[in-house]
Amino acid sequence: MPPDDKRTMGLRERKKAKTMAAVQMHALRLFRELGYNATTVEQIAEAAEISPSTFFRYFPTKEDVLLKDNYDPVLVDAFEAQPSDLNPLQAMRGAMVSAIANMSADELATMRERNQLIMTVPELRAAALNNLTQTMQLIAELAAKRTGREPDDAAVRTFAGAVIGVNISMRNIRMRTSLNCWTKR
Amino acid sequence: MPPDDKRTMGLRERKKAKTMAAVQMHALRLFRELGYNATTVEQIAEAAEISPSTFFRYFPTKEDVLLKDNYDPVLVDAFEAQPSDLNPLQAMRGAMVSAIANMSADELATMRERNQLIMTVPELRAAALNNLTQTMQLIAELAAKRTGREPDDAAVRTFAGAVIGVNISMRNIRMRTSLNCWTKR
DNA sequence: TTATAATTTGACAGTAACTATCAAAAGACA
DNA sequence: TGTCTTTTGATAGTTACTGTCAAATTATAA
Repeated sequence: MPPDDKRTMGLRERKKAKTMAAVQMHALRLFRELGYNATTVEQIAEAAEISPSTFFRYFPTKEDVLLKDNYDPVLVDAFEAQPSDLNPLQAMRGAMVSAIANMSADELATMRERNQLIMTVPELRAAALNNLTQTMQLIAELAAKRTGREPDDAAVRTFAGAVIGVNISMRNIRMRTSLNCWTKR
Repeated sequence: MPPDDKRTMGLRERKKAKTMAAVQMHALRLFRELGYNATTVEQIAEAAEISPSTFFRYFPTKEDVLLKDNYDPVLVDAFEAQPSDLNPLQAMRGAMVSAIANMSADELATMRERNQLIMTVPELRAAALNNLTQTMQLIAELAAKRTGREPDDAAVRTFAGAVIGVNISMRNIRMRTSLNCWTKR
């Protein structure tokens, strides 16, 4: 499933993908310039030349315009590509290292900016943490498959929780490194 | 510092504490009866016989009416009461076990109901997770004190993150046990 | 190419969570 | 009692978000 195969992807879907990307781009720019709270959905819609109603058709909430990403499948692939004699913790470590190593400098920079914005704006941070519970479930399933246990197994879920928690604590370190706050409301 | 010493606590503060408790009680009842989203702040205010503006004076957001609790100081006390030859993980385990053992059946039941409501309503879950980052910082400070390291130490923060993550995963298990959803909107 | 069906869009009208302000009411204290 | 401070309620916003429906756009078949 290639992300944007222009042959198989009718004009409709291509246009949709394009406006979606445009909206996200303008949103990120406006958030940077005005602050997250001070930027209204109306402004984003106007910048991207769509109507506010269309904005909410693409993104159920204002937060989602920043939060929608595709890191989970990348992590899954990297995890399953790890040698099968590694235990879940070793495999998770290897997966994260290789996933980061495979990103371009540009992607890393964008990720950093996005993460900083997310961790400094309370609403965004809350929504992002909420999303992490899905990732936790995903990690539980990966660990379950690798160990032959059930995803509901207490040890499996504890492992997934610990991984997520450590992940959060790492993001927090980055947050505290730079103190400028983006909310200017 | 006794919670409600009627001698030292002038009429003003006593009244404030009473209306605050009343608002929380009515809110929880209405959430149970109507669902979280279907209950408006106006309804809660009317039930508690205050004006909507007063509601927001007590609770900055609708979520806070459910989320405000005092578990952190309890955990701190229990942690610091653990024998000093235990390592942070052992001490944390002992602290949590003793904190739960010291709760009455009523308190436990209320906590369960509250937790279930929180984990099944997305907005509440997001806000609750957000609050957990403060608890994470707290745990980092406790672990730092016990080990003689700094709270910013990578190992200390990783420990705190893992504790929080496992905590989240435990709540999720409870959530999945009962499937009825409180949002009836 | 043209007609028709399916999808996407924009305009409009609403709801509800918040915010700011300011005068009135209630508690504190002399 | 009288005055000073704190708390409250009323009022009027702003903004995120929802629902509906007709117009515009794209896909499909004749």
